[in-house]
Amino acid sequence: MKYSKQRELILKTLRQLDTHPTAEELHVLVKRNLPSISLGTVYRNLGQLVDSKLVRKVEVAGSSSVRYEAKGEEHCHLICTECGSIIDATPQMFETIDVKVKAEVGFTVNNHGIILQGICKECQAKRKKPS
Amino acid sequence: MKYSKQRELILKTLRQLDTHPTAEELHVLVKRNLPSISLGTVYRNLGQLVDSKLVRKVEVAGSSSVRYEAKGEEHCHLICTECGSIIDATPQMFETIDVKVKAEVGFTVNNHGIILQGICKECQAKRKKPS
DNA sequence: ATAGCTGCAAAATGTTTGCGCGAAA
DNA sequence: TTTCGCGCAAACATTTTGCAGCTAT
Repeated sequence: MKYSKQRELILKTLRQLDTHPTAEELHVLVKRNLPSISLGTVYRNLGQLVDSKLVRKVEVAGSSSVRYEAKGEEHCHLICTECGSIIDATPQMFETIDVKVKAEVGFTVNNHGIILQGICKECQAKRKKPS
Repeated sequence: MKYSKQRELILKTLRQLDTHPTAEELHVLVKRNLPSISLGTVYRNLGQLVDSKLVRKVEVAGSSSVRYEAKGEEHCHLICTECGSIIDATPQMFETIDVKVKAEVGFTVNNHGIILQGICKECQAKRKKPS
């Protein structure tokens, strides 16, 4: 990946935020420092930054657009049904879920994003003894 | 809400499914019994059915379109990162989360959809002693 | 009779993409 | 100097909406 002023600024701006902006909100913020930057460039760079794990998508149910964050480790979010505020969850909150999920349906949880992702029983069997 | 053949059929079709179809997928299924029904009508009726709690939205991260379900109680979903299959979670898996979330950030969880929804500390304070 | 629902098509929204130019390697 | 990223605008996908006519009450 080739360096670009735009990508550096997008990442720097997102890293300074404690909020979870949409691409459009971030575009407005970034334009303060680089007025010529286009929304398409913000989308393209966010995509690359997500691919390289420097940025995470925060997919909020009920919000039509995707939100992004660059701070800290992967974590779940608590969304207030009154004011819409987004609070970061801690890993401790989920400690026992993985164990229960595994015990009940044999599903191994890898990831506590907005949804629980992992590998289902069938796919695990396929992995251990491949065709 | 006034009766309509279209809405009845949409709900009946969705209730027969163990999958979590998008509006477009459901439109295809419903058209088998009522070829003239339009996609707009499917969207409009799904909206009403969600409002009246007969149908729930299943917002799957990574899928661009919203999915719907009509069976059982509200529940979370486990999404396999290998094959994309959607498995229904049980309430027991989440028993301790509510307690931990409450203890750590004073947030009361109401709902274990795809994301955790509830009321944040500030809104609870506002509720108890209104302006 | 009339409120509310329909099908249709256009609009709205959020995101992606093709293009020709300019910047990084 | 070649490759890749840019800005721009058009395309795209999903969902919503305005309208004129039909249906349930």
